[in-house]
Amino acid sequence: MLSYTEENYLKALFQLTKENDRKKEAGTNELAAHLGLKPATVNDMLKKLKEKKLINYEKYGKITLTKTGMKAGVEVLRKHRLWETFLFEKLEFSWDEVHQVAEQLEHIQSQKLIDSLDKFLNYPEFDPHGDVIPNSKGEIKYSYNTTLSDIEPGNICKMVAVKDNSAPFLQYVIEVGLGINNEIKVVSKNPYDEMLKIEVNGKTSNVSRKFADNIYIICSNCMKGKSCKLNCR
Amino acid sequence: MLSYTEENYLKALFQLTKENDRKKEAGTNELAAHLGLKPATVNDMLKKLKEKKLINYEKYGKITLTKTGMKAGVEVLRKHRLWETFLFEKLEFSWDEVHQVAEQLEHIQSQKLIDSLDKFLNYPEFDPHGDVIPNSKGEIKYSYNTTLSDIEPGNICKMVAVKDNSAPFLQYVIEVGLGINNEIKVVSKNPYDEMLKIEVNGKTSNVSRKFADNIYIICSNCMKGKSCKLNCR
DNA sequence: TAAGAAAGTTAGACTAACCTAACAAATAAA
DNA sequence: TTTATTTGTTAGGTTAGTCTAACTTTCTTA
Repeated sequence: MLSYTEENYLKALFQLTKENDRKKEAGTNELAAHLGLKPATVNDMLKKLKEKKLINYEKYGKITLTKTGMKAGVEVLRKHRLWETFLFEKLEFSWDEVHQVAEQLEHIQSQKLIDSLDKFLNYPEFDPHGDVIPNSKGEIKYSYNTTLSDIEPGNICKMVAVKDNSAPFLQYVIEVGLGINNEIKVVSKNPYDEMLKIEVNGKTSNVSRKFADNIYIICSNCMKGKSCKLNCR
Repeated sequence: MLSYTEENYLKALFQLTKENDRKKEAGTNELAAHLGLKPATVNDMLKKLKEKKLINYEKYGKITLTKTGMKAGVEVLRKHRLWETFLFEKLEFSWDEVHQVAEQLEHIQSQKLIDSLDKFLNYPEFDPHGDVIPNSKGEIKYSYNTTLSDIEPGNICKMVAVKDNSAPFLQYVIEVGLGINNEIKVVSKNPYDEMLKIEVNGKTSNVSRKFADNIYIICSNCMKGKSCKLNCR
């Protein structure tokens, strides 16, 4: 049985090394930053997780998940996203409120609970942020690779998910008038600081590079089911 | 903010000192037994809870909850019973499965969550075990005082709740054919060991004193809305 | 009312997760 | 290729919550 804390490490590692366009291994500092902990703390836990055969790791080396570790990590992610969907759809939580509570709910231990919840929600494929919910086998059907930053001015795309789930970011997204499945027209890009002028439902906004990096999109080709150079998903 | 552990202590104290027919104060050993911990462990925590002004307690004295402590304790109980109701009604959990999972869910921190859940369940008054769910102000409308042991042979009564929520006990209850709101006829009582012969839906069973002590009932007078000598609720 | 039993307390130890400060290795830049 | 920067590790310390073993107080009962 994994502790609450161990589960968090495995989920974080899964997100850092497996999801979407991420690279395939992680480092101590990176993981510490993701978890909001100090590298020294993380280092201790890495030894423990290695001992338990949940990660592959050598001193001064990079971290990857073992098969067991990956299974555990993806399961926590599945729970997280199912709970987010529950909160959003059944309990009238807003987009930016679900994450914080799901962080707690994802650690409830009961296979029956998560199976029943999945059924109750009618086996949803996406959570309220557009992220793919792993199925009961831990499989993830889609992955996102392209962000708003990758789109050249003059083109249209569609937002499919957000990379950052923090409340401040999500509130910013709402302010711009954006939501899942909304079309975005990239009007222009400032060559100096990469600010983008975008248009959403007739509303024009200027957004930063950092903002654009956190919006997953599919390009106009993908929207029409045509072949895609950007490898959106 | 209270820790998971502190919440458990306060809930236990509430149940031991406030609920139903319980006495008005608790002891260290009693509390330790209820929580499945050693008295020494509980003793440490008592000092901490006193420091935080959640309990009234002097060395070698009895324990009672302060107003703040009681509020916190009853809130945990409310969450527990709302989650039990959710699991039972929406996720098809059985009577004897809900408790273990609700023990975990009761510690999720989110006022909005519990308010929304209450609304989603349409403000239920009773949990699947017949126990009263405290309302959002922490008020408990009913309390149970009479158990099956209090009924004299020849009389009829109605089960309203169970005192013990453990799975083994509940499975035993099911075996006897009992459930909330079922009528029970006490056929006879063995004067030697106080075994009761009871009849439920035409089925006759012999049950122990210990069993009977854990079934809350209302007497035939209460069933008819007449005045009641036993002070059933 | 005095002894034994029950209830409660203290001291000392352990574990899981965290930290800071100092150090070591690996990588990037000059 | 040497130095500076970044990344990672180690040592030592803290806190919360648990334990066992030994002790003290209070209660019960003969």
